[in-house]
Amino acid sequence: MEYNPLDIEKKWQKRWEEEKAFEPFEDESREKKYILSMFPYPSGRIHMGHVRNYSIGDALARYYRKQGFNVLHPIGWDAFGMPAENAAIKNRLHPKNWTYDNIDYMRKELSSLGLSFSKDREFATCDPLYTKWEQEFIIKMFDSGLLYRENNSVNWCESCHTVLANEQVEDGCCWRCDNPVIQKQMPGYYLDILRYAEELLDDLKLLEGKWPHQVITMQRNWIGRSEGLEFKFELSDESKKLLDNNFDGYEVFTTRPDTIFGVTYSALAPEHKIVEYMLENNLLPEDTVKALEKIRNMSERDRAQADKEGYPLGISVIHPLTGKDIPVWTANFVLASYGGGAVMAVPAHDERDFEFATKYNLPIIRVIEGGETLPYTGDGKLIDSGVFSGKDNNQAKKEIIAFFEAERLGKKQINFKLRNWGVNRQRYWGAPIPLVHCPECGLVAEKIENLPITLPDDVEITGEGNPLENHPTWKYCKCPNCGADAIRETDTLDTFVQSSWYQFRYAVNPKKWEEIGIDKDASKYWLPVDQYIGGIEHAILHLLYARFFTKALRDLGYHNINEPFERLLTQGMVLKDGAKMSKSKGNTVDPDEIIKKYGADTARLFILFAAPPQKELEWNDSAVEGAYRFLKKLASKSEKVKYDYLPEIEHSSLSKEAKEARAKVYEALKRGEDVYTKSFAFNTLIAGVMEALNALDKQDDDKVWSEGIYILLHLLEPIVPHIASEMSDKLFGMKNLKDKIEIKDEVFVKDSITYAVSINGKRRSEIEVMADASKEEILKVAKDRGAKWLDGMEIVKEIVVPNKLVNFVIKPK
RNA sequence: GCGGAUGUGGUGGAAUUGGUAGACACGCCAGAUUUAGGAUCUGGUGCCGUAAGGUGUGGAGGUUCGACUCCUCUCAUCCGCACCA
Repeated sequence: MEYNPLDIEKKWQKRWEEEKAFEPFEDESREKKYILSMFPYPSGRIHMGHVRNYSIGDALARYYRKQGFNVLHPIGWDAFGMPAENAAIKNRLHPKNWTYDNIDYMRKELSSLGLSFSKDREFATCDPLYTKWEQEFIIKMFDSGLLYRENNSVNWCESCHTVLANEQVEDGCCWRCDNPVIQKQMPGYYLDILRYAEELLDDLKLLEGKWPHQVITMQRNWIGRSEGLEFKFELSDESKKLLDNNFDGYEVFTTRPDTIFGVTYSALAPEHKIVEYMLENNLLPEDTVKALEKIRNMSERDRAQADKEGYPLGISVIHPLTGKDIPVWTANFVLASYGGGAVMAVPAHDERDFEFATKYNLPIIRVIEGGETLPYTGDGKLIDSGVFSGKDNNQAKKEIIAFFEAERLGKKQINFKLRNWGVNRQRYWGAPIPLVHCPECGLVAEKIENLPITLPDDVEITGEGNPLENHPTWKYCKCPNCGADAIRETDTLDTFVQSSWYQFRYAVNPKKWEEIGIDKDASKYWLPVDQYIGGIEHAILHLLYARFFTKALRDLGYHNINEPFERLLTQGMVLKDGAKMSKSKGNTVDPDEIIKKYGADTARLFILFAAPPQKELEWNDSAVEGAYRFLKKLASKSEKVKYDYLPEIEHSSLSKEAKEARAKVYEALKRGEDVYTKSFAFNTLIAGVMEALNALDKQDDDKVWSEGIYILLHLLEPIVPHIASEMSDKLFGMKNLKDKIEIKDEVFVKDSITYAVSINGKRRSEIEVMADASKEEILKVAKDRGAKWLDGMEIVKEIVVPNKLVNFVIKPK
């Protein structure tokens, strides 16, 4: 067969399209597999990362479909977001047109790869129908208190003109545009993800062994649970007076209550309400005021890099156990947003406190034994700690917490690094937040029957200000509650909200899309996603949000699923010349051009062959040629096939080469199952197929050839579906793609076995013995062969590893 | 600093439970074919050595008859977090 990839691929893609070959069955009695590659942002063109992502997913989907599973393998578009607005500013295109045009183009590109998606279930997250259901969830979340509005210090991207969630700040910069993020005080909408912090952390255990270890670790660290003591520092009488009796103390949190006798000062964040009060009421020296203003204008990141700096506030608190006076400082290293924005400081046993105390000559009191120098943060016995002296510090932790609880001085407390998810964005191209500001009723949810609240089309997008805010009429509405003139919320939702529940939307039968957002029964059948495939860059962001949303929607009664993604595969990046492909570096390879030149099958084969999916993949033009060459060779072997079915073969009568070829073919078949279901090491499967083809080429038995090609095409179909379908159709009437193929163990039985002969563990030679040879016979042959090395030596030990090798341990006589 | 991962030929990468290191492919070399180039085919290809042989999985030790694989230490690279009290 002549290999004409373009003709073949067009032909099969058309056929698949006409036959609607990849729609799941409406038959829930069948065993299901839900295979999902992360959906793309419709940026305009696909890139090699997409090709890799969808090639992996498609191979799995096709494999399971062939094994008789009911497979859901959908595609959609993560279609809201900044780039559409940037394009609007730059090229005067409407975000909606830009987005849908891009989707049309990319859809074509993806189909040219021959991906087996369910077309009926495709949607874009900017479709009003998708927005409608999302707004319903948001209203339910608002009603249940999970969504709330609060004035807070937020991350603000100067370039995107919008706030960002904590997870979306990378290295102090915006995750999308890489510009610096500043802190700004403003009202925002928050999803109370902390309500689920404990569950999100605990359930990571369920994912152990199914998700990459490092993703689990990253999530665990991000959630950042810590246990400790929260207690109140009572202000001294003088200090209370100084603060006009507006405060009687403040809460601090510590994970080291065992060191509490070593407290020599306490420090407040520059944003702490006491500091705030002192600033407003001119209770601080002028230098301090100026310095604090400077610090308060710094971002968290800049502060983290700055040297420790602080100022005494001229007030003091009472140590709850010793009754001593403790001076209170304000310091740049105390975070306002964690643990109440205040700390007790134990310089002897905390590096930060030590550094600060040293700088400002504050006293340092050791209360734990151990370590040669201070600060010492390890374990040890308590000293100078009142009744707790002499105790082991871990025991003392518990006892001191118990003591505080008994005396009602404080309580055991669990804190998280995780912050609530800020979900509003001051942008146009997003899902409107379905809430209304009423002068009478306050913040009110839209009526469900009014959903979706859609975006106005007639907007001017300039990049300045919030386009919805600036729209002449859109925001004016009636209060859904009292009917008074009211104003719509003009912020839109973070795009990560859309991608947090799309896995449930695909499970809804499209016939029901108008009636329901999430289908409880369908979710029960299809969810969780059996295999999720995507980039490691979403280890925290999307994967944490989607887990949270799954739990939140479960509790709102939409479904009964606890975790959305059963197994996760994080693919490595596609590199060129050792660097990530990017336009700015000019090292991109355009998938379209590769497909045009070699066909989709070559692209898919190369990308799965060049590296295991988890690893980075270095693009290599000549290796792509190699993949193409293999397919050409495969096609040319059509002529060797003389039987259009799996012929009966009398194995024992075959030549040595033919036996070898069969063994290789069945070895590949055996490996296939492991690769497709567990290891995903497609590279080794492909190598096995190549080996088998090479072995077939060394013999000329018609039956062995027919059987070999029959099986190899079966194995290759998920990877190179076009050529595999074409050849299978021509040669076998597709029979080889329909059923499982039984492994015939007899082909692995060999009449003779090659043993390596090693001396002192070093391979010296090899021997061939009959398969039924006894240990003694093997040793005899091995000794003859190894005579050269054994001569004049004493054999100390003889080891025979069945089917592998013989080892002689020798020493001079 | 803390946490995680990875180190195997010129390159991408293989090596069930410890059992013939370098499968498969790229590249390279030689040959065949060709007017030539390209394409294709055949053979070779870890390193040193003409060879015998030696040596070899980042490095140093250890366990073992036998270590890419297990243990200890160490170096390098990459990624994530980064004052979370």
